[in-house]
Amino acid sequence: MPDHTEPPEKRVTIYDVALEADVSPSTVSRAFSRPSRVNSATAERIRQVAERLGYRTNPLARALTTSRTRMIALVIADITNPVYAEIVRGAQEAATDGEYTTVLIDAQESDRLERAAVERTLSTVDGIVLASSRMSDSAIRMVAKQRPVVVLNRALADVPCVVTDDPRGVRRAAEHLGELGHDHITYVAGPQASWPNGIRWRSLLEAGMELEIKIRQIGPFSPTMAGGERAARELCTRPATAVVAFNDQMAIGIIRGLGRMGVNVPGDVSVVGFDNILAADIVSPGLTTVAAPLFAEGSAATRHLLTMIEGAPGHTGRPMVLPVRLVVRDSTATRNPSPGRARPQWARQRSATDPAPHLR
Amino acid sequence: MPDHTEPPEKRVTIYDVALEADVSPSTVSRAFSRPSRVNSATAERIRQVAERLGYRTNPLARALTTSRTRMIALVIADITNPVYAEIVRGAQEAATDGEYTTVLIDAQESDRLERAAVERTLSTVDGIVLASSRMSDSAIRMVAKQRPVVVLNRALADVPCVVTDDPRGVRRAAEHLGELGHDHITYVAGPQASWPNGIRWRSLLEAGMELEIKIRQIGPFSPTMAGGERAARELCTRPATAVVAFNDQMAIGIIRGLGRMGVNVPGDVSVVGFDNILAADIVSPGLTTVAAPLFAEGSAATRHLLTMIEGAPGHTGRPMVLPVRLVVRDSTATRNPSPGRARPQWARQRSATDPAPHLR
DNA sequence: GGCACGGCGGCAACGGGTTGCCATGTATTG
DNA sequence: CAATACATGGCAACCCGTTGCCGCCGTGCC
Repeated sequence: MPDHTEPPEKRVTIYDVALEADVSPSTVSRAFSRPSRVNSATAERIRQVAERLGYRTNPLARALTTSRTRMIALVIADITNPVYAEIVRGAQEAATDGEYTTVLIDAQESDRLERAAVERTLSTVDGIVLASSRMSDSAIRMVAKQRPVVVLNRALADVPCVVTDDPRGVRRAAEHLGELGHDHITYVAGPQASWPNGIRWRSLLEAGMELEIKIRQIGPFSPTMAGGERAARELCTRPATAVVAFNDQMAIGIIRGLGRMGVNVPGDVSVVGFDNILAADIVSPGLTTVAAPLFAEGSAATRHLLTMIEGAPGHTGRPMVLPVRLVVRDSTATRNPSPGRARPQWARQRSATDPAPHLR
Repeated sequence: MPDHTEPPEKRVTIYDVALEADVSPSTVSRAFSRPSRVNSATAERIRQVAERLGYRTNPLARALTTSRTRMIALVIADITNPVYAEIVRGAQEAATDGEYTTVLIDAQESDRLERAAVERTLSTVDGIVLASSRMSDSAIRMVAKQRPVVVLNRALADVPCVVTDDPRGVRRAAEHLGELGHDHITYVAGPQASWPNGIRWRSLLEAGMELEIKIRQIGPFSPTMAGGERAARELCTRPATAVVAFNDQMAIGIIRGLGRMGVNVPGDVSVVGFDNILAADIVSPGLTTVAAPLFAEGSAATRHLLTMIEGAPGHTGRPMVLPVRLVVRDSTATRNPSPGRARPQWARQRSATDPAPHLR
């Protein structure tokens, strides 16, 4: 009976296999990397010996000569934000299909951290998907010079991009609010380094122009529930009947913040978010929001990256645009008729019960 | 004026730097990896030349000889589950402090996928944190034989573990429900491959014994909102006044599922979850839940892993136990006095309006 | 029988650092 | 001043595969 309990022996290499199978190391190498280049009987024998010895090809050594690791990096802005979960899933599926491994990097909403992480990972991966990068355009271009890069949720000349049709989503949201009688919309801004933030704001301005709705902006706030609650406090000093928030987390924070101050959503204020995260369905009232095909974003970006890695030129023309849709729930309603024109009813109510909310 | 626009030149290596700085490649290597081993003036000169040439040490080549990549893998069961976000953050902080890079792997609740991913990544990283692994004990031990491993949320002999004090959390939850007058608790089980699921169930049984509360179990269900909603349907066929769910997502699903069927939480049924995810505070009623120090879990596990990588023996004795606390919100309330003993009021109500809910 | 050709396997040179060991030169010490 | 110790730097082997090129051999064709 053979002894299978080998001591902490060294890693098995092609040389060990070669010795045992009585061929040269190069043949062993080829048996795995170019099976057609070696006699099938020999290859089979080598494979069996390798199996018996427990040989595993060392990806690092392989990468050293081929400069291909079959790993790609997926950089996301904030793992705390549930939006990215589906994007990650999509990317992972595409990567797995192409027999690539995805390494996920959380930039924690920090330009600096993102650069550092990308820097470190750059030489270890064959390509990078930057999902909602907070880096500067020039920093991204620098990276793109060294490795294939696909940018998600951001348009950038000379670099392949995948974006969602935010202008259309914004337009739909504005139309929806307009139909409900709102003639003012306040945009609650997210991070300035976020590309979608700019696009959403500009698209809203444009839609407002066409639909004859007045648009204004407050912020920026952090794109989290806490940020939304802060925004709610500021909203009290500059009341509004309709609010479009940069994302769902902020929108939820706004709903809660307003609620805590006695302002009713959607009775007094209608709120629209972006992303359609799970919590949008949990919060009450349910959040009206612009939904994006997250999974498809991740997989489209990744598939494109893989073709670039395999040598395709990288489609740097127009960005690939994915459709969105407006999901109407209960956080939007017809405008509450209020006596004052620009100063809705609840604003006075609030200031009566809580004279200085912004000082809290 | 020097031409800074270099063509797609090859990667700069220590050999290039050596040539330019007029030293041997080994000196260049040492200037970076063992600065004390080389004259500080020389080292400085080398560093400057390297800077000028844009030299970056190639981590793959380095890893080939040192067999250290300064990367660790963090495997999480399901990136969709917000619990892991904080764990990831904690792990990342600890890793960054130790100058390690974290590569995140999402196992998608699948034993098979997890094994495959670990297999692929194993030789590329210096160590692994398995957070809520779905692999078998023996599979984990196999991995631990090849690389330093720390297991999170699971106790396993001979492998260093970090767990939370679930028994105490369960106990506190049971006491809480007991004080509210509940004498029956139904445990809604999560994945059987989940270690905490087993521990929570057994701890609940034990607490029930001591506190004279009857305990029973339904499930397993998928640890998601959808799973919770399915559980809610089953709860209707076997009514209960107090429910402890495997995690918050299921608990929220249960609340919503019951609500949809006209059952009031906490009026008719009290619900307790685990994890204290953000949504637990968003849902209404707010979810009473057992909170764990997620960030600390991630960082403790990672710090321990790093010491093992640096050569420490790996503390395989008792697992490290982190404290938990019960967060009481509005999903638990005094038991609704009902006529039937084991069959609360609403059960009859429901069965009148919807005779066969389990057939939907 | 002579020759061209294709299949197969080996040799050796990489890829980019790391490191044990030795040689040299300088500083320290008796 | 000789002897020893130490600080530096170079040589060369090594990590583990990959791959261009060459040679051997068997086959088929003229």
